[in-house]
Amino acid sequence: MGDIIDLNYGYLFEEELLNEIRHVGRVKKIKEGDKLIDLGEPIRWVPLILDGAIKVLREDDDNNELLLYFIEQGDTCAITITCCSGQTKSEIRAIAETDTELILIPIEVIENWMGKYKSWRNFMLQSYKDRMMELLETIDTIAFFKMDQRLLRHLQDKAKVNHNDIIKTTHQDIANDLNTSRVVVSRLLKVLENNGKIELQRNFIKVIDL
DNA sequence: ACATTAAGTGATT
DNA sequence: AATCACTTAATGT
Repeated sequence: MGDIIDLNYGYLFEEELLNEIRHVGRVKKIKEGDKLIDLGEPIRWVPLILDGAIKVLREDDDNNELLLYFIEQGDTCAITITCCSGQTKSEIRAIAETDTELILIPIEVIENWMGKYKSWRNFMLQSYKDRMMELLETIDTIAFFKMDQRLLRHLQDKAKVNHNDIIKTTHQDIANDLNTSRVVVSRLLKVLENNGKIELQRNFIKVIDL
């Protein structure tokens, strides 16, 4: 276990902190599609992603989902950090986008580490900033972009987190992520295919040139 | 062979 | 851009 942590975080954290992580952290492997946490569930830990990617969603009263952003390897979910003090509940749903390996750090030690290790503090602040930027980008695309541009960005994100030109998904899934209808997604994808950007198949999309 | 699920399409709002 | 209604195609049992 030490090796995987070293590989992803060794250059970031001092040896003492790495040891603490090894000591209190729990390594967990989750499969694609597995739920990490759901709306309203109490937050007990902060995840450090070792490998894979997590998608973070929001949901409205009518069960309409909206994708906020992806968390990739070497990253953490900074929104959880704000919830550390006090018994707060999750405002989001997190689902494994791909098979993912991560370390769970109990929230009890997080605050302690913030004061104790400068590297940890910087990591948390940086991650918070990254997450905030991604959120702003998402807001921008929703507010100012049309559906075709939102779809394009979504496909680019998907291809990126999967490190693969084959995006395993259905039109319906995409529609859910973007909170639109399947018909709209199908039609826009068709346009992209006609423009030679992608290739459509049942249950997956092959990226040609985005 | 039949049922189920994914995707394509015209028409309407 | 969303919804409806219907078709076609792929896949599972």
